[in-house]
Formats: sequence, C-alpha cells, structure tokens
Amino acid sequence: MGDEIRRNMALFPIGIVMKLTDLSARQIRYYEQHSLIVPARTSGNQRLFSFNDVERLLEIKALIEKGVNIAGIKQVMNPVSKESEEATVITADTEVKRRELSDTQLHRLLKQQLVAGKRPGQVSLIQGELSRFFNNK
DNA sequence: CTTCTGACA
DNA sequence: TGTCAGCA
Repeated sequence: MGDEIRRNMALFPIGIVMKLTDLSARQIRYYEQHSLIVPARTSGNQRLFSFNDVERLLEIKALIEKGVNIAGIKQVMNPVSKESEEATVITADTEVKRRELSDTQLHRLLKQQLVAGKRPGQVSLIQGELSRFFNNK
C-alpha cells in the first residue's frame, strides 16, 4: 500500500485540473465548498490537487451529467477519508519538490498512474493533458 | 499571467 | 454557473 502516497500527493493547480476534468474553476471550487473534495493548499493559499482529487472530480462530473445534484452526490459518494485528507496536506518540503518534479519524475508518475489499472475509457480523458507533459520541454 | 474570495447587471 | 472585481 505504498502506492497511496503517490495518489494522494498533491501536485497540480486548478488550471491543470480544469483541463483534466473539463470542469470550470467555479464548479471545482463549488464542489470543494460542499466538501466533495478537499484539495491541499500551498503556503500561498493556492489549491493543489492529487490524482485522487481528480478522480473524485471525474466521478462527480459523471454524476452531474446524469442529473444528480450536490445533495444526491453526497449520498452516493463516501466522504473524504481522514487518511487522504492528511496525506494531501502540503508541507514546505513537498512543495519545493513539486517544482523540481517537472520532467522525468513527473513522467514516471503519470505513466505509472496510467498503467496502474484503470478503465481504458477514463484514461483517454487525461490523454490530451499527458501529451502536454511529453511535448512541453 | 494564474489563482482566490465574494458577489450579482 | 458564468463572470467580474480587487488582491496576492
């Protein structure tokens, strides 16, 4: 179970998550207000999302598209566990590493996330964003 | 330039 | 939900 840390490791800002999930910043923040997600914060109060957060957002999006409202989603989805909530807390140390994690390490992480058992349908959603990491620098 | 919070023609 | 303001 040492894979959990990677999924709960917060590394992307809301801008990336918007592209990843096709949700507006407004929606993402709104869902956070309703505790559907609990992204970590940087020292500058900026939100930092983990793979788990993105996955939750995709689930939320799927439910929204099915016509489910916030109240309904809260019932269907289990609340954020304390473990992942604690795990996503950003420390000054991990925050620095996030910036040094741009290239090879990030590529490996993303690759691992993709191959680490996931439905082929959902993977395609982040495919476009992945190309950004592989082409960009 | 990007993100954050609050507010509503 | 969108969108704009005024900060950081």
